[in-house]
Amino acid sequence: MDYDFKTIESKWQARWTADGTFRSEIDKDKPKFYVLDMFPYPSGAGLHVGHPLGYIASDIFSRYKRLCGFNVLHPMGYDAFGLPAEQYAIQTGQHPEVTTTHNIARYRSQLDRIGFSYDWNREVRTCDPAYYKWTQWAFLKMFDSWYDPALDKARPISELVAKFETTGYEGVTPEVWAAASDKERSDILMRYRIAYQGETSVNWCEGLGTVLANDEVKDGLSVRGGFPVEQKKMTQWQLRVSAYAGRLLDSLDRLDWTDSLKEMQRNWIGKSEGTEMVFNTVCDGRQKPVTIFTTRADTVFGVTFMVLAPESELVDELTSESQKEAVAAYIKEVKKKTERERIAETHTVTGVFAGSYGINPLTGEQIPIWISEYVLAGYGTGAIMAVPAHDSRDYAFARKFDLPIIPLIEGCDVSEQSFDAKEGVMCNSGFLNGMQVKQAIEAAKDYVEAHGLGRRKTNFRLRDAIFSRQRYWGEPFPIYYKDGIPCPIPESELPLTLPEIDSYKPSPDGQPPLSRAKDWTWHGYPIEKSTMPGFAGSSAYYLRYMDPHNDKALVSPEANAYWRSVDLYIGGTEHATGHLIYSRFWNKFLYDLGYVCEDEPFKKLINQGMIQGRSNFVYRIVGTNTFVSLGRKDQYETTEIHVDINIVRNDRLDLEAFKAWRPEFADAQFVLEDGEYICGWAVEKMSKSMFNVVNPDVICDTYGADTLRLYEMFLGPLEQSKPWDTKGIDGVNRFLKKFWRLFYDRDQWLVTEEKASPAELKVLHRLIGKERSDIESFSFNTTISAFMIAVNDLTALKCSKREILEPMVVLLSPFAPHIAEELWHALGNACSVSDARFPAYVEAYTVEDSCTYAVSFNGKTRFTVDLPKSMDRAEVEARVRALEQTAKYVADQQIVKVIVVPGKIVNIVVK
RNA sequence: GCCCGAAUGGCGGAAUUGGUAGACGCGCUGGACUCAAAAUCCAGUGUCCCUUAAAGACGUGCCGGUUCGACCCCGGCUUUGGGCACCA
Repeated sequence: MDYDFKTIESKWQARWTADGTFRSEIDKDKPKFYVLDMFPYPSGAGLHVGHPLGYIASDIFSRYKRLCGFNVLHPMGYDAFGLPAEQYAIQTGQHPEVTTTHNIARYRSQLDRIGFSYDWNREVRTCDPAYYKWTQWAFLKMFDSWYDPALDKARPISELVAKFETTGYEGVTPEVWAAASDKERSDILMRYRIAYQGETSVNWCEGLGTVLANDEVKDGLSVRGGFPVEQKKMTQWQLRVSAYAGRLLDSLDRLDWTDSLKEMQRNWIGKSEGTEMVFNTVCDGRQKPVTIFTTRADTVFGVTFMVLAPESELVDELTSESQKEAVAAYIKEVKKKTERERIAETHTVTGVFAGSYGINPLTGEQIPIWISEYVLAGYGTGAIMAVPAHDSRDYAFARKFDLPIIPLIEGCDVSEQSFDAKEGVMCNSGFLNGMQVKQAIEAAKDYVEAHGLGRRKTNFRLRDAIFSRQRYWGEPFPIYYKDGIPCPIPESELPLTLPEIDSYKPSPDGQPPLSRAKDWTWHGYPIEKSTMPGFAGSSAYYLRYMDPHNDKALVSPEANAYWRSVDLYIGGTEHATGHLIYSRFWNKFLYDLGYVCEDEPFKKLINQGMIQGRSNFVYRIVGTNTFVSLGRKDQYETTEIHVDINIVRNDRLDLEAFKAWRPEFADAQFVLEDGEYICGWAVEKMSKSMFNVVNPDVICDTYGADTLRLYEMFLGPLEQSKPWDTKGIDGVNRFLKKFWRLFYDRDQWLVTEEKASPAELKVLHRLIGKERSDIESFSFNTTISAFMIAVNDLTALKCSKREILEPMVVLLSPFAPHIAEELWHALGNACSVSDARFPAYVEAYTVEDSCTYAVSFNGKTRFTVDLPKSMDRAEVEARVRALEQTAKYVADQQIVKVIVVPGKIVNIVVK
């Protein structure tokens, strides 16, 4: 009987579904393990072979953990709200829900063919009202909470109101509070709510008709669609993520994530410790204190001017009559620029003198105040003290506008560029003279605080998340407006569902599409017209999987207490500064209020690399319909043309298929080499236009899902980006066939009950050792290599003994579950192979041998080594010869330790 | 500009982290089976010297260092991938 993957795979996929093999329920007798994939956005293009890379890895790990006796939670769902469906709806008028449902069905059928062990019973879709009820619920909780800095956590806003009423808080006395109108009270509370409405400078994308979050913009263009983005002041819903900056940074240390990803988050959060200092200013005789932020308090003696951000509220007050016109003109100029232009023109220096002066608090000197776009309104106080000698940006500005530059470090040369390094000995700096820079920074901070000139301050770059989107296909805000005051719709009335509208375009007067829903009100009050952004639905989905059908809570305390948090999360790095920050924030917020029991959502995170496409080219001789093979193309003048990779195999073009591919190639002529047409190739992004998209369905048809799974893992390290290249796929397919032939020869069942020989056992022992150590470190490619070696060895030994093969089947089952399941049942087992128990095999076979090897030199035995049974004598002897070499050198020294791992003597430690 | 990471045969990649470099797979070469092909199996395959083999020399981007011993550690470059980019 041959290995017939088609029959086998569909048979077992159907059985797993029918039997509910991968359903998971709370089982307090077993340890739990939660393995999660970043759920996909179901796009119209369907899955390509890059998508399942991470899914396969997580599936292998899930199945492995299950074999090890864990109760595994391994769910899947869809991040189904989003722009492409809405854009498609605008073009075609089709409701986004229709396209989304259709795409999900396509995704599901593609996923099903790969044989994942998902518990589909727990599927979630972010666009499902039963799901987004809980997104809206969390928003209401954030609306109804504030961040209490004293407790360093979120608390119900009622506690803040109580403070206002009794003791007063931050300038709001009980009298002020009592006298305040409803509107005034609402405005005061908005300054504290975790989810709040406020005016802010936003990334406005005209092309999409909506605002975007910082992580949705790259190089001044929208990530989706690539439209230009400009800065605009708007009132928007926001999440006070910045309140959590310190905690988001600190708990990063406790996470098992890659250092590079943690570093990305650290940079994004951008902690900087410095000083806030007050400078007095004079403008047309009026005095006004201005606070600036600096990390270099030690350089105050070198301040020769001050700079305000163009958007700063201080600009008006600090502009003198005489400079009014010039300043207005400059600001108009700055506003006109899009974000993209500003980025492109980075390092071209612009600015205008405000006509006012600041007073250096240490020297009493009068210094000019300028306005320039190199100072950002959103960071620090929007105003800086400029020290051109020791800051490159200030230096460039001083040079351009001819402002003085005072060096403060002995021997530094500032004639060509500023001296930014924090090293050297201070000079020209009063009481700081003679100190090292690091010492001076601290001394200056102390001085400033002691003399009441300012205080130490930590700033973060992390901004609050803008939470409004002027779009249709997202979660509606459960907010209505009463006399212009935003009020929450009661929790008991959630979900607030999306209304039907006649068109998905913004209204003619530029209002969000939801404004088209005329009679959409809450008891006659208007409802908020913007919707939530993409990251809203994905911020807590991992919690929902724990208890997906609960309509009383996002997750019940019991389910949450059992499943706790995600033990292993697999997904791409592209979410480093978006989803992975928002989710952590969201989780910490729920943790503060006691809704979840863990303060971090994802314990361990693995970033799978991207799979790039491998495009093929043919070369047409200019002006003809003749195509020349790669090796001969230099003899002609040719044009390079992308060719569909589906008609190319191992870079050999299928000539007939090529002629049939496009009508214009029907009568194509070829210049061949060795009778074949060799195509050129290049690694590019996988995309339709380059004809290099590989659909996993095609691989499943020709080789089977097990081969696809093995091959994707065999391609190289999981975390590395790599091009998809089917060249080696025959190798893993051959391996599966060989494995099959250990069990069957034509129609003959070969497996016997004979006792295994030591040589055969050794093959199995090695494989077990390898799989155990590799799988925990996600080194799946080397595990598969070990499998190939084992199968080759067993083939050579003609070994078809149950004692060896049955454990092999179990070991293979996480990687190639279909063939394993088939053979497992053929061996007479009734349960699913996923219910086999790995530890039983491990314990039985990793018993160590008591073989001792003595290494001697100068006629004396110096040390002995115990070797594991899986090691070959020949190997040992080769190693010992090397050791004896070493021993000559270490003869006079004391040997402390000999380190041995299975397979090899590793090292000798000498004193 | 700043911060991470990578560089190993014709190709994808191994090397248990300082101990036989190139596992495993692909490709290629030769052979077996076959009327033939496919499939399958066996052998070979880093470079140089050589008819061949043995033996040797050289070999992990480049230059230098530490060590009995370096793909691995240290110093200095080159190329390349990714992230951030006026964050005071």
